[in-house]
Parts: sequence; C-alpha cells; structure tokens
Amino acid sequence: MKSVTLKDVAKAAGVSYATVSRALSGSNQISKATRERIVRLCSEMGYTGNYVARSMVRKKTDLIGLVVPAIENEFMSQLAYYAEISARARGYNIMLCDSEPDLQQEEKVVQLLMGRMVDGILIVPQSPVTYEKIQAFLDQIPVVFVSENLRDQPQSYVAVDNNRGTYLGMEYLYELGHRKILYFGRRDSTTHQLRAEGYLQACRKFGLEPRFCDSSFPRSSVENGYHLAKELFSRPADYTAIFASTDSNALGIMQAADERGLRIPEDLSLIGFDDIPSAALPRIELTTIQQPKKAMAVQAVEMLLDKIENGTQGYIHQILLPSLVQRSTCRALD
Amino acid sequence: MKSVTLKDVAKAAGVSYATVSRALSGSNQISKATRERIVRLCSEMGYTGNYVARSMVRKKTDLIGLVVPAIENEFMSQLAYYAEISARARGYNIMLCDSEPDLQQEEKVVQLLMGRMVDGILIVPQSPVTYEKIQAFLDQIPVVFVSENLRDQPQSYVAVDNNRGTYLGMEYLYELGHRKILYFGRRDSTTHQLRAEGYLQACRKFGLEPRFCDSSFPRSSVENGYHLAKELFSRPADYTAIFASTDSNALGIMQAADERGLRIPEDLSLIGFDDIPSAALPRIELTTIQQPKKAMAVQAVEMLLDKIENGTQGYIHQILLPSLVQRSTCRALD
DNA sequence: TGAAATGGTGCAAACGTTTGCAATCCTCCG
DNA sequence: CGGAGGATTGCAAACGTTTGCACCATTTCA
Repeated sequence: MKSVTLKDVAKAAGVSYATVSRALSGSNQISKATRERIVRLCSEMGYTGNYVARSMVRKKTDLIGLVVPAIENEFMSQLAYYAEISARARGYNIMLCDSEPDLQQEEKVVQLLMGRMVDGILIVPQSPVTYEKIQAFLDQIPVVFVSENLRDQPQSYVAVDNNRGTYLGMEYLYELGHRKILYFGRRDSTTHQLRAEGYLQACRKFGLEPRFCDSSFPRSSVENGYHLAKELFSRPADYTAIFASTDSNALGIMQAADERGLRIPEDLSLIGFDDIPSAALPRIELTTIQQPKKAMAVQAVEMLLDKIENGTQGYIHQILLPSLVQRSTCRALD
Repeated sequence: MKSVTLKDVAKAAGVSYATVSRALSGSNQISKATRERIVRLCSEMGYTGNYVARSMVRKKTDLIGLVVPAIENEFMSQLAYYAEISARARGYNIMLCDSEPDLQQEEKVVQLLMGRMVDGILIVPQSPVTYEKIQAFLDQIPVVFVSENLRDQPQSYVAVDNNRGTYLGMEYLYELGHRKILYFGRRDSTTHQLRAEGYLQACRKFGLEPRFCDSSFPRSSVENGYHLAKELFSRPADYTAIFASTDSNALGIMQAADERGLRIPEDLSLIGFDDIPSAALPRIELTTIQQPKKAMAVQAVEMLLDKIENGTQGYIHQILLPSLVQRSTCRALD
C-alpha cells in the first residue's frame, strides 16, 4: 500500500533524489547512462510519481475544471467528451462539476475548483446571470466560457453564431416556399435572444411577419416543448412551419403534433437548433441547425490552455459557424 | 494573482498558522473567540485554502477517478451525473477520464489517476478484458466496477441483474402471446452473456425454441443494429418479436423495420434493454428493461467511499433489480 | 600544462498545509 | 496561596516533489 517515492528510487540507484527527478523530467542536465539506468529502475520498482507533490512546488496542477449545468444533458456530455480528450492529449486532466443541483450557485463550484488549484476553468453558463455571479473570480484564474454567447463582455468565450444559425434555417424554409413561420421557444438568455434576432432579421429581409410562441420555462426540454405545443395546437394555426429554438423543444412539438394528428412535414414543417444526437435518430430525423460541438470544445480548450501556458492576456470571442443539416422534417410548399 | 495563504492570515491575526488551520478545520482545540475572529478575517482576506497542500500532508485528495468508455454515451453520462452529484455531496470531486480513445488502454488511464493520488476509482469497463488489464492495481487502490457484471471475480462491483432483466422481458412477451422470439445482439461480454442466459432460461421455462441473431460488433450502436437488422429482414421471418440486447440495437432495428415497411408493434414486437433516455422519446417509445442508473451510480459511490473512509476490505457484488418499462413497441398477439 | 568551459551531480530550500507534542495560561479547588 | 489539570496556543516536522546554486570532474583550447 505504501507507494514508492523518489527517495526510494534514489536510494536504490545510489544517487540523490534530485538526480532521479531530473532523469524523469527530461531535463538535459544528466548523462544518458544515468538516465537510462534510473528510468529502468523506476519501472522495475513501480514508481509512478506523485502529481500532488509536483503540483505543490510547481504551483501548477495540470488540471482544468469543467463546469456544466448537468452532464447528463446530451449536448453537455458531447462537449465534455471532446474537451476531455483534447485536454488529456495536452497533458491535462478534467475535474468535472455539475452546477445544477446547487442551482444558481455556480460561484460555489468555481470557488471549490479554485481551492483545488485548477489551472483554469471551462464553464458552460446556466444563464446570463452566471457571468455576474463569478465575475469576482475572473481576474484570479483563467476562464473560458463555452456555448453561451456573452455578447461584448470582456471575457473569452467560444460560441456558435446563433443569429446566423436561425437565419440559415429561415432562409431554407423561405426557399422551400414557407411564408408564415412561427418562432417557438425561449427568448431570455443571450443565446436565445440572438437566435430570435436572427429570426427577426430574416423576417425583415424576406418581408415576413414575425410570429412568436414564447416559452416561459427556464430550461428547454422535450416536456416543456410538448406542453407549450399542445396549447399552441389547440388554437387555429396561421403558420406552415415552426422554427424551434432548441432541438428538445422541437421533439416536444413533434410529440404534440403526433398526438393531434398533425403530420410532419406534410402538414407542418419543423426545424430545430443544436443538432443533438437524438435529432438524428430514426423516426425523428429532425432537420436542424448544427452547433459544431467538437470544434467548440476543442477551441475552448485551446483558448484556455493558451491563457494558462502563455499567460495570454485579453480576451477572444470565438464565434463558430453553424450549419444546416437537412433531414426530413421540412418540405417544400407547392 | 498571488493567493493568500494560511501564513498571511496568521500574520494578520497575530497568531501562529497552526492556530488558523485549527480554526478552520473545526478542531475543538481552540477557543470560540479566536475561531470567530479568524474565520471572519479569512473571509475578509479572501482566503480559500489550498487543497493541494492539504492533500499532501493528509495523504488524501478527496478525489475520485471516474473512468468511462466515453462520456458522450447517454448511459455513461447519466451514471456520471448521479455519481458526481452524490460524490460531491460527500465532499469528493470527480476526475473524469474517457478510456476509449486509447482503446483497450484503460491501464494507462488508471495509472494516470493513481499518479494523481485519487482516493479511489469508479470504472465502467469497456470489455471483459478490462479486468485483467488493471488487475495489477487492484490491491493498491480502492476500485469499484460499475455496470459490467464481473461474475465471481473477487472485486466489488455494482451491476444490474441482467439475467433477470431479459427474463422479465421474455415473460412479458410470453404473456402477450409471443411464442417465437428472436434474441438480437452481442453475446460476448459477461453482461451480454448474462442477458442471453436469461433469454435461454425463459425459453426453457416457457418451452420456446431459442433463436439468435448474433452481432459481431464490439460495441452496440444504432448503426450496427441497423445493418444487422437490415440483413436479418432480408431473410424470411420466423419470429413475432425481437428482444434486442441493448436499446441502441433496438433503435437500429426500428430503423431497418421502418425502411422495410415492417410495422412495430403491429407486425413485430420489439423490446430493448437499458432504458436510455432516447427510448422515451416521442415516436420511439421503446418498451425496454430499465437499468436503475441513479441507484447504480449512488450505490457505487457509497461502496467506494466506504472502502476509502473505513478501509473496508473484501468485496461486494451489488446486484440491482431491473424493471420492465412498458411503452409502445410490444403488442398482444391475438 | 594550465585555465576556461562544459557536463553531470548533490544540497537544500521551497511549496502550503496538518498535527503530535510541548509550552503556556487560566481556572478552580483544597 | 499553591498546585493540579484542562483549555489554548505555538513549534516544528512532515508530506514528495522541483529547481537554483554550488561543486566537482572532465574535456577543450591556447
């Protein structure tokens, strides 16, 4: 149970433990012969090194904190996946924290992470107020925000061009002949505001009359979408297509439509936003706007590591381009 | 940027830093007055504590490693979610590692985690060989295996009663009048062997003739299920229901069936295993066997923490009960 | 041949805590 | 009033590394 330390190896090798440390750290201040001898000895003795001690003196843990609302969410888990992979490839490990159970207490989580001496934090904000909550820490530790557009806050973030995303979808619907398109979902967080703005811009450009079906739910889910849509469908429709602000909402709409006997896309075209894995499932085949999740995660890691390793000051707003992925929930109007 | 340490606080308070430490750690060897004064001072000065240094001397990091094949997987992310929540509630943080990119190199990941001095490891094995791979570490650090049934290996694990799960499903199908039921999927890993065994037992019990459609894919996914099912459906059917060894496979089957014009459940009943979130989606509504994911994660954490904190020796095989969740992919035969 | 440069190694401090032990201060009782 | 004993507090070691500096041995060059 007692683990073997540098000292043990040093004693066995008959050198000082500084030498062992150097042999392992790839310092060039050591002869080839000694290095090889020591390296061999280390593996024989099963020496693994103690990252904690190392972190202590180097004042660097090679750890990055990842804060997500809830990892069980499809979108978050994909981000986490790519982030973990690329961070590890660069020698960093991920400390995972869900910020949801302590709803609105992201500051606690961030503080925790700082106590753990992580080198930096990647955070997917729960809501626009997240920013204010953790503002106090922002100059104490490198932080990169992911997925949520912070507009012109002086902080680094990587997000998708939400505005353009919706526009893309609208353009597509317009080309298919749709002239009465309903925008369905939240408009509260910045991200969702931007999506709605894209919708409005498209309306202006194409000369369409904006129609909204606003969600008051703080988080969009299939259930929320379903309930809202159910109510929507109980009223006469003056639209031929719905633009749902998230895929989850779109799935809820689908459910409500099915129940009501509304056929998609025959009676109603539907388009979502995010391209979560479920959207690609058989029978769902949701046409949607894709967020480049992998690129987003990878870029965020890059950005954070740049701050950490090169002490890069200032901030970057990295806006990624969304793309339309056509599946089978939209049809051309005759 | 320079963080404030115990010493700083001590100096400001005019006491030794041992006293500050005691004030914070809740030791009773200190007067109420001093404690309060120090605690106040700490928050004024923004002292957060340094977990790394703490870990160093206590030889305990309050960190647990979570190794999953790939966090993007719905099932894994749910496990991770519940594990993280309950671990954090107990004062532990999670270090997340995907074992997939270095396929079959879980030993590397485990070694990494040990170098990080995690107090214990929760691992969802990729395959039956995982166990052998990391066997060497098993007596150096507390490990609990999750989700994969290790049969009678002398190691702690928590898994679902896979055997019983399939049996449950078979019973249901039998009661619905099905007499020709095909078992579809892998039979390689222990988990899948057990599921297949449950199938066979049910066949024996109910006097049915076993029929198999074996998958040779190492991992089950919608795509794999789809391809295999497509081939299956190109041959004449001598079954009225399919028991898919995983929900992913079931979704693939659904897709292939749709393509071929086979209606579910009218022409074919279908049942899956796992109850991943996608199974509950509208239009999918897959009848399936549920793994109690939350209980699984929570129990695994409990078990691991018990080993860590109480040094509990020996091992426990914690077998959770699956349950049938009826949705709409099975129908009664007339 | 001698001095300078170079390469290899060891010494010891430092990182920020926790904690056993010793020291001090009170309080209270005989 | 003296001392016992408990309550507080301080001292210093320890945790396992990294790394600046000093030191020594060897090579190189004039």
